[in-house]
Amino acid sequence: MNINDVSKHIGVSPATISRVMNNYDNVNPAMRERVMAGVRELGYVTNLPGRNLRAVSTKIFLICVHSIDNPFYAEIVRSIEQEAIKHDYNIMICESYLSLKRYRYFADSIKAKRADGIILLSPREEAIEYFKDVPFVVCGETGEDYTCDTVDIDSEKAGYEAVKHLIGVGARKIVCMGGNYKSGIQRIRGYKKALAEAGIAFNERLLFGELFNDYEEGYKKITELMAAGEAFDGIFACNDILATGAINALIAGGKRVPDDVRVVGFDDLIFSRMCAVPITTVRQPRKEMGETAFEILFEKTKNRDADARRVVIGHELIIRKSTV
Amino acid sequence: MNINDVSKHIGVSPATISRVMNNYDNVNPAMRERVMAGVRELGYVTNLPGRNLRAVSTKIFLICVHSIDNPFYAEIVRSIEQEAIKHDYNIMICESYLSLKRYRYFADSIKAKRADGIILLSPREEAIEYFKDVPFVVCGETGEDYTCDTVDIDSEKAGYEAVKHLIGVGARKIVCMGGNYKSGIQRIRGYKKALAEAGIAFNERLLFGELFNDYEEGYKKITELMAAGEAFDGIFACNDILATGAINALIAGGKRVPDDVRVVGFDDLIFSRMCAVPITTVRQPRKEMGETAFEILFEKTKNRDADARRVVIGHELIIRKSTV
DNA sequence: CTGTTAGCGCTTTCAT
DNA sequence: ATGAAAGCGCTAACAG
Repeated sequence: MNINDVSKHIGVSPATISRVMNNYDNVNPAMRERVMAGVRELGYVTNLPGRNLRAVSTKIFLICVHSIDNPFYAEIVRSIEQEAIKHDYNIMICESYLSLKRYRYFADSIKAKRADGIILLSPREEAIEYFKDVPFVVCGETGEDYTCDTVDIDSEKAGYEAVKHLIGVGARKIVCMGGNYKSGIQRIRGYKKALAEAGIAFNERLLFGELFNDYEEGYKKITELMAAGEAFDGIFACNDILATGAINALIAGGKRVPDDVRVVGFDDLIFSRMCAVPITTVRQPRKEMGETAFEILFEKTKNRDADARRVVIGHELIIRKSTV
Repeated sequence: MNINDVSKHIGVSPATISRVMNNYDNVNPAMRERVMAGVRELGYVTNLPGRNLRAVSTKIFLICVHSIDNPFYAEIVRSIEQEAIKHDYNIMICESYLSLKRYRYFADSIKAKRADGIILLSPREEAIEYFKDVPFVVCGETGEDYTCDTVDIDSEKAGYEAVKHLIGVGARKIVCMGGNYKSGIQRIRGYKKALAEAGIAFNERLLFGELFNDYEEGYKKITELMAAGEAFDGIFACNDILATGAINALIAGGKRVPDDVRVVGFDDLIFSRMCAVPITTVRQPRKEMGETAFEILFEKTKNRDADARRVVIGHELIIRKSTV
């Protein structure tokens, strides 16, 4: 079943079928209806490899994430998809699992014309160069030195404000739980800046810079810290999952939140509302980030020589019970 | 940059380039190396529309989910992807957002040869017929009456066992919080069966059959039930998010878990471990479900006339503090 | 083992 | 507004 079959079946040239299938406007309405009727009758669907071999655009963008098990991405993906629909684009999600080989495969998929471009959500920095010849945009985990199109928040500023808030509600000995990924390092920089500004000496024993988004790890580290007899009255966690682990450990250890220890998380994930003590957290405007990323990529495919855009989206501190 | 450019550049026929690019074994090792060198030098990538126009297989499967924000799917997707790698297949994830129009688009994508087949994770029943002419398998949310390839647990049995466990630990007045989707209805059927078997009369005021996976709803319903003065000493929630809402509401209402009220959830999501009281829950073997789904689809693409397989995977009750 | 050739299904000139 | 015909990049069949 191909365009020629339809052509013979209804006695119209393949070119006209093609025009109808692509919604070109230089087709007589009566002819259009006649073609559509035949297409429906035969159940014909345009063969995409055939079309894409000729046509430039696939009307598909890929989104690349580490893994969909990070709930942070779901809303960004959704907002990208919403924008895509408006522009008659479709989205396919690809998981990298942090494998460079897979990043390479996705870059090649664009070069191979499987899709028009790709949005890299919090990509591994080493992988970015693979995409230099294809339309792409990086959303999240960007560095100040990036020269490609980017969308991100100001993580250092966000970390600074979160810790400033902790200090404002009375915390002086503040634990920092972060990751050794780009934004984690930026947030930790903000943490140190806020301490310095308040005249609080940095205590290395309160910094855990190598934790990932792991509930059990957050729980364990705080349990150990209490057991070690290290005094602290505030926690800045670089994400809500760590913060939840910390809070549950505090409660299990007989501490009250926020009376004894104030806690701030990051990302405003559902966990921050589901925690026994709802968590004060930094919200990244995920909807706006996704929309902006789509728009930049869309423009990029129209004009590949456009200057790189570096968009910084404003974040927001959401105050909940864990600090007040 | 196409296969002919490479051909001219290194003075070898396009057919041989093609053979090398596809890892055919009827190529002289020296020739293979010579071609590879030229390909690397030129940065040539096979044009996929061109290849797929001739070749039958895209080596791509789609996975369709409602939305990636449901953490239940992440591990299934991961295990599918792991299997895919073994068979040199690639996966693209598509979100339906429950829109029939989008299901239709995904079915057409297969017909249009964008991909070889599709795994439908917990699809809308009305959408399944769209896929009748393409290789597909349904994983989750299946009905006893389905005649296509399916992979699922026995939800009625799982609900029955969960409630039997509640009764076993002393609960008599058991709330049931479920959804009006297929597996929710099956689990509620299991709930009623367990009550009947224990000689406990079904109390309609304890059944909330229309709740979705919404933390706030779970919290609210239990808060209201306590306010209404309705006595209960057990809760069977059809998923862990509802269970978490319920437990937090109980604690806020001054009840002890499990001493006053025992709670069982469903799915063994991360929430069930992160809750203030770790939750007893029914684990669906997601890894096995994903692997099986891949395997069935893979076989299906090899032999489209094979009989439909209906695989039922065994579940497991994970006992945690919320019931003992 | 390698080359030649035809043609996959579509869209796009170019005619009319 | 419609049709005829060329050709996108690749692989399979055939030849050698």
